Amino acid sequence: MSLRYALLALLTVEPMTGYDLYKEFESSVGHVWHAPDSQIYPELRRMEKDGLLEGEEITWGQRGKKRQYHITEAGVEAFRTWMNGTLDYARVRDPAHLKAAYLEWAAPEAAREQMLAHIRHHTELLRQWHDKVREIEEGGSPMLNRRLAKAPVEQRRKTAAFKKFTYEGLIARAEQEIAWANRGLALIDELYAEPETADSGKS
Amino acid sequence: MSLRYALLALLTVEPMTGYDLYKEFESSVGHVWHAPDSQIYPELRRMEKDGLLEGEEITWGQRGKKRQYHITEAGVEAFRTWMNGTLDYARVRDPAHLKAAYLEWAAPEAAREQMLAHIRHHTELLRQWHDKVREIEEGGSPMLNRRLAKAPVEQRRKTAAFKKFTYEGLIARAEQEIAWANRGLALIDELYAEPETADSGKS
DNA sequence: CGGCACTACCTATGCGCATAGATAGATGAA
DNA sequence: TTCATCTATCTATGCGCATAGGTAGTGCCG
Repeated sequence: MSLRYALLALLTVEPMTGYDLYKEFESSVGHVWHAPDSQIYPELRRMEKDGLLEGEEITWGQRGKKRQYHITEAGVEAFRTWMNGTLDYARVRDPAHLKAAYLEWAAPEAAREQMLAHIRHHTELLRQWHDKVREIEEGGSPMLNRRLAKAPVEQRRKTAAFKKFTYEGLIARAEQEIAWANRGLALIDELYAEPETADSGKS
Repeated sequence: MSLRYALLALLTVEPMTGYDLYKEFESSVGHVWHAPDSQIYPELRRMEKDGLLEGEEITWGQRGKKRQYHITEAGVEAFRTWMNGTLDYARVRDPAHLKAAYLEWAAPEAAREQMLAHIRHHTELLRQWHDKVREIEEGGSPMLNRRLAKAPVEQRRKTAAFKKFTYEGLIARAEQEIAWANRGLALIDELYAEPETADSGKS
């Protein structure tokens, strides 16, 4: 049910079309929440029906049309309520750690490859998030700039600070995952090392 | 689709009933993968149909019956194949970080409460995982002991090591989340601090 | 012996999301 | 002017899972 609030968050800045929002989900917000267009368009219609948004037909070119949504007072209120409420945490369901727990079933090279894939995946995320933090620091994020421009002066520091805080958390997490996978590689090397001296210490 | 492999992992040790497996999902494996019984029972039937398991009616008391499943060769093969294959990582979808990114919309006390809830949640996980690691080190995990008893001698060190490695990763992750939330608390304090001296440094 | 917790299994509904399409107009480069 | 690419929206199917029930036998305590 977070999709709804991710959409509201974006629409607090300015009116947008479903396609605009979809594009944001492919880049900025997409770093914390992803959604395909096939989920976004119906949700926008539901949100309009629920009075959180209002849509408006915009002409586009000669014959083209698009539907631009702007947030209503009720929408702002719903978003604020969600922001002030508490989250319930989902039960753990983690394929990477599930596999790690039974890694003795994998061939040594396959086990190593799991760890390398884990590192590759999180290194790529890390790269994107670092870019994002740099963008925030340099003031080069269009969406954030529009948000800041619209916000009251005393709010701006907070807005930028919380964004940076968020990405720094994601970065720390990714770094942790990489460190873990590296420990995994070392462990695999150790466990599958050729025993040079044949003193299999039977305690 | 990981549920299937979590079930296979457990059934490599010994035959179990749906209820046995459900109990394991409430305790041991539940730390990396959770599933309700309403998902387990149908999946077991599908797995039997797919030839990965074979079920057997067991009498229980006077009139009682239960169905015990044991893994087939095909099941072992399927599990091994999964273990040797690669995982595809799901797109990021993280409610806690989504909220964190817009924390300026929350009241200061609510923002603080989010961070405290994050800390509480991960502290609780941490407690469970620490218990689990201690259990592994002390050899007090019945399921793991049966697994070790069944495994060839040269495998045992690996089995225990990968389990410990898994939990240590989860522990490091939880510690990271707690550290992040603590930085969040500090940030909130800083941003909402009463400006004692009114020198609002306008650069 | 009655009651209650536990074991054991099952069903139904609905949501969120992935995946894979389809349609149609706009825009710009070759 | 054609053709690819982008903008814009929509539909359909199916899986995984949450949630919330239901039934029936077992075992033990008081």
